[in-house]
Amino acid sequence: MAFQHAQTGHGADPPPTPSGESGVPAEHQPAGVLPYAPHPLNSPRALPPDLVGSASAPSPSSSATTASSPGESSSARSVAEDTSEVPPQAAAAPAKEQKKRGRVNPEQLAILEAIFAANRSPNAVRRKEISEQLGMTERQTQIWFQNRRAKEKQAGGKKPSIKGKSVAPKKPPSPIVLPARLQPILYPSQDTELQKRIREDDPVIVIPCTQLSIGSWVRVASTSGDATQRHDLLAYICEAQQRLTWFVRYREGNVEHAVRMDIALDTIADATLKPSSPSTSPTSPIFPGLGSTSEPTARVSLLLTHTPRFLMTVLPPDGGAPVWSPCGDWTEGCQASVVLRHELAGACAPLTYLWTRLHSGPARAPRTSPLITTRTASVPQSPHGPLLPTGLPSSGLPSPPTSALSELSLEQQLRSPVLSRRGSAYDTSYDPSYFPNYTTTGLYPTPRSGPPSSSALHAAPALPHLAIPPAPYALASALGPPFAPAPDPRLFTDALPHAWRGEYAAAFSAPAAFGGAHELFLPASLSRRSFSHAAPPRSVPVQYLATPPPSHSRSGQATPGGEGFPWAQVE
Amino acid sequence: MAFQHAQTGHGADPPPTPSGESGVPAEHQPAGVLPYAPHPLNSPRALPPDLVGSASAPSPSSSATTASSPGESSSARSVAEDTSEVPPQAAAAPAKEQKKRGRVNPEQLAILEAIFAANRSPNAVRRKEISEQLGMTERQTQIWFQNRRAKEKQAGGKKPSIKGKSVAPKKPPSPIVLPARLQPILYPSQDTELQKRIREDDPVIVIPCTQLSIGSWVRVASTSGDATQRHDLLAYICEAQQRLTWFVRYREGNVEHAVRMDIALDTIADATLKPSSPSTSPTSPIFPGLGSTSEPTARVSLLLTHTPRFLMTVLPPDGGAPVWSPCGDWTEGCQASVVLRHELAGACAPLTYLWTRLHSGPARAPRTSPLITTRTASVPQSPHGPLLPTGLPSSGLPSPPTSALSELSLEQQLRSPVLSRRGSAYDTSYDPSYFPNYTTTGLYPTPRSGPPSSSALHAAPALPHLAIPPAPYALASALGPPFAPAPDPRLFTDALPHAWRGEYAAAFSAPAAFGGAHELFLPASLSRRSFSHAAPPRSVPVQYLATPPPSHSRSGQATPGGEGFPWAQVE
DNA sequence: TTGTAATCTAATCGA
DNA sequence: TCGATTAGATTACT
Repeated sequence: MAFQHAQTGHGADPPPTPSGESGVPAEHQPAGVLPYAPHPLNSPRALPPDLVGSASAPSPSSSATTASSPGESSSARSVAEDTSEVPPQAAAAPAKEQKKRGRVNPEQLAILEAIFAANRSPNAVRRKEISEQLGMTERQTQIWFQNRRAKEKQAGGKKPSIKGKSVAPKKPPSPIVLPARLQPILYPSQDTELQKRIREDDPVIVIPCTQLSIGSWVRVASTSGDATQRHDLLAYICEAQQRLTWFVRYREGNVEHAVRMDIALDTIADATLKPSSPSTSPTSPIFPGLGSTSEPTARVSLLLTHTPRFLMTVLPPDGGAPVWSPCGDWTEGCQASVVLRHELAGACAPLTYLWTRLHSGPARAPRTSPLITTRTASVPQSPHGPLLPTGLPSSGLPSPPTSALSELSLEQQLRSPVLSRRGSAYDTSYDPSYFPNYTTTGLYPTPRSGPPSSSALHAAPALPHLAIPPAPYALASALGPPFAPAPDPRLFTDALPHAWRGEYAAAFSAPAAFGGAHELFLPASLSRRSFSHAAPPRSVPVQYLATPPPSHSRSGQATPGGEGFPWAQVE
Repeated sequence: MAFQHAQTGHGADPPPTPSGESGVPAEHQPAGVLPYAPHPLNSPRALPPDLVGSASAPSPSSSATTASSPGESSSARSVAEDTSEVPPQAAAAPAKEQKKRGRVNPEQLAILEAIFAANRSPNAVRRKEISEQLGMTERQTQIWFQNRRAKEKQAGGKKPSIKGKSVAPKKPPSPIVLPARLQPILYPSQDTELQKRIREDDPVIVIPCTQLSIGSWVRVASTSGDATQRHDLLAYICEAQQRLTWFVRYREGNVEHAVRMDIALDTIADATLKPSSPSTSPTSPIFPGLGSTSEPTARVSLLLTHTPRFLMTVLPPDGGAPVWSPCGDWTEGCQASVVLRHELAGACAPLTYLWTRLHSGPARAPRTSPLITTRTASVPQSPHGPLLPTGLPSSGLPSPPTSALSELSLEQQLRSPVLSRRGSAYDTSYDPSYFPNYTTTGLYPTPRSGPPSSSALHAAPALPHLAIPPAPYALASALGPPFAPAPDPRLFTDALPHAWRGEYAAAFSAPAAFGGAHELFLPASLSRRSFSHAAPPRSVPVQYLATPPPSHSRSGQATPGGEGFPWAQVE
């Protein structure tokens, strides 16, 4: 494994003193990074300066035995989030224990969960990125994922049946335990505004986009800078529920409305990624405050096997916060119930993320977490859990194998019987067998009809808006987390130089955009090193692609087959 | 922290089925050995036959998820002492998982630790012996030592500190967690009788001996066969506390007494090994049931820099088990407080072990485990831990460097000022600076005076007793485990044929007995092979010595410089 | 009492 | 065999 050592056992312990005879070369220790650099996520309140001063008084330590304690900078500060307790002598005698077991704060937790949902075992390099992003030590990050995996597994064992036992009065329908927060990992990390808007209980990964098309229905994201206008078109993945969601927000007069449609991931038969020059896309994104360099854009085209599920927000009678409620197809002319081809346009990086995610499948086996969708208000649930019309065996319907994803051409898909079978016009009925955990709408007196139809819904706003950082960083960031092994990893890993094993981000045969060749996508981190000893691929024609090092000229943009994709070809 | 928690999951787990896809070649699995051969250490109770039958009835497993629930054999039985719960499906479907990660039980752990303390990297042959002795697979043993080395290395970085922190109110005084067990590795493996007698919390290596002399005080081991009489003179090494102990047991009327003296290893300035013909030794050992072939005997002569520490067992007021308590010099006329020359006689093999150990030093750096000595009853300790008279800087006293051991001649030692400096007559005061972790006696109202003086203590019993197997095996066994690198290993390894590297047992310049030449001692196992390609030593004059192959004629006994040592010269 | 950060250990995989 | 890493088990802390 080429990059193991990157972090390693005691990367863990706080910045190990250089004196430590650990095997880790000193230069691997990012000296100034961790110690006390107030990290945005980590230091809601670093250290009240006054405290620092006062606590430092006491002698470094009493008996000689303890003095040299390596515990030093130990894990201590981890999160240092609760104000109440501050490492007494934090700055004082740097010495000593302060084993102080930190807790990841909700912020960090949310992000970790989101990353976990996409990839249960990030490798060392990725972990390092995460650590830096979250201001945790690499060791902590490693531990967290370890424990998280353990937790999942343990929970997995008792997943089936509610562990028997009582009528399951406990455990409210949905995983409330998770903070109902947005999990943005591609860009601004804490957008509470967004959180409130999408109202998801599970972590989601937002795919910024500029335009969504279903048939002739087109929705363009607003780019007007002010907050009230933002987030009027979103795409996001909810790994916990294995779905992809289009989220649309609009106003009618003074009333805000939000609708969404959920696409079960396993109903996506095909996904293709096409580069599109910014000029062809409706408009080029505008970054307020950032150079207005046109962002490389792309489109993802999806072919579904089934109608999505439609939801809208409704205000509960008790005057609480709005909740999601199933509803009818809210696209113009209910096209989404007929046309199963969806097209999403946006910045290349996030869309690449999406595309890759759809091809690589969940990081592991399907999530074991309950696939409950959005909670539908506080309506009491049947004691036996979601009531399902058992008369509809889902087995009667073709569930496209994942492998078919990359094997069926668009034409084949179009010729497939799926369309005619399910695509009857205006079939707005929602088939629960495809969302087995959805609560049946029959339980609720919620509106099944479409939301207040409004011209606002179908009218394209002025300018698309894209809320992601500039290209190189975004790319690296987008590529980092989720990239999973290719459909048949060995096909590629065997062809990889040894030093690259385990490091490569994603490899697959790219059907269209890249000329059908096999491609290998590498995270930016890799592009900064070790390319020198790249060996020629053996059994498979592989093109080595990598993003150019950040903050450098875009000279590397020359790419084979891509039009404007910021990939740099190497070797 | 050598001996963390003893207890552990399941010694009970079914031995790994040979089907496991471990990398271990099939032939390495001692077929009949493990599967269900009830090993003394491993199978306190194998499997109640009835359970085997009943539990196997249900289908091997229902849903893969729940069936193998790890909760099962979970931590539970710790030492496997609670009979109540038995691994349910142990014998059921032999197929399948059985991934069941076993834990070495405390028994095994202790022995492994003891062996490790003496030799960090036993070779394949030795490992095999260990494996068989402990009922582990060779692979397991190998892994264990690997991991143990890794652990040591990692811990090595933070060796200096006691890890104990300041006030340390928690953590009861001594490592109670450890089963107070004897760890005999040279002979009968579970002598609970002995355990109870020596009452050590840490593993010790017993050096059977026949006679101990300090000045004119002489103690001869009893050889009377019955159990009540045995173990009246013992020598043992406690690696965890880096001490060598003389243990003496005697009766006065109907009351049993036990006393001991602890010699800190780093206060041993010199150690010489002299062969002694059985005739010169008091009496030849008698092995009931074994041929009465006279055992080759030897003597080890030690020169100390400091007075030992004296202890006796006392019965705690609460009527509990006897505990060790510091006391005054219990040798006749308190000679041990004056004479710093100790002579131990006994079988050649164990004494060779001792001698080698003293010369080679601990396997590595001084043990990291807490150097707490025997627990002193349940007397509450100061909340601040052992109270140390801090006024006595140990640095003020000469701590003989280990290297001096092989460099100072006996004459030099005798001429050294050490004797006069510390050896004042009747200086029974115990200097805590040499046993830094001893609890100060001042804390306890325990007797500082000698134990009830008795003529029994000074009267030599009839016959010496030696509890080790006959010669060839004993030798191989004694040489195998502990032999550590020579004071300067490279001096010898460089001179060794490659095939021997890492295999040789001990090498050093033997001052007296062998004519001052450099010697290389090889375990018997090596003598059976590979001598053919022995290359002439290069930089150092080396004599290759090895024990003769077991169960052969003693023809090889001709040794250079030795008188009757069963070494065979090779090459 | 639960949940979770951290530790420890047995085992695996590569080089 | 070392080094890294992981799953499992367990501890301990909050």
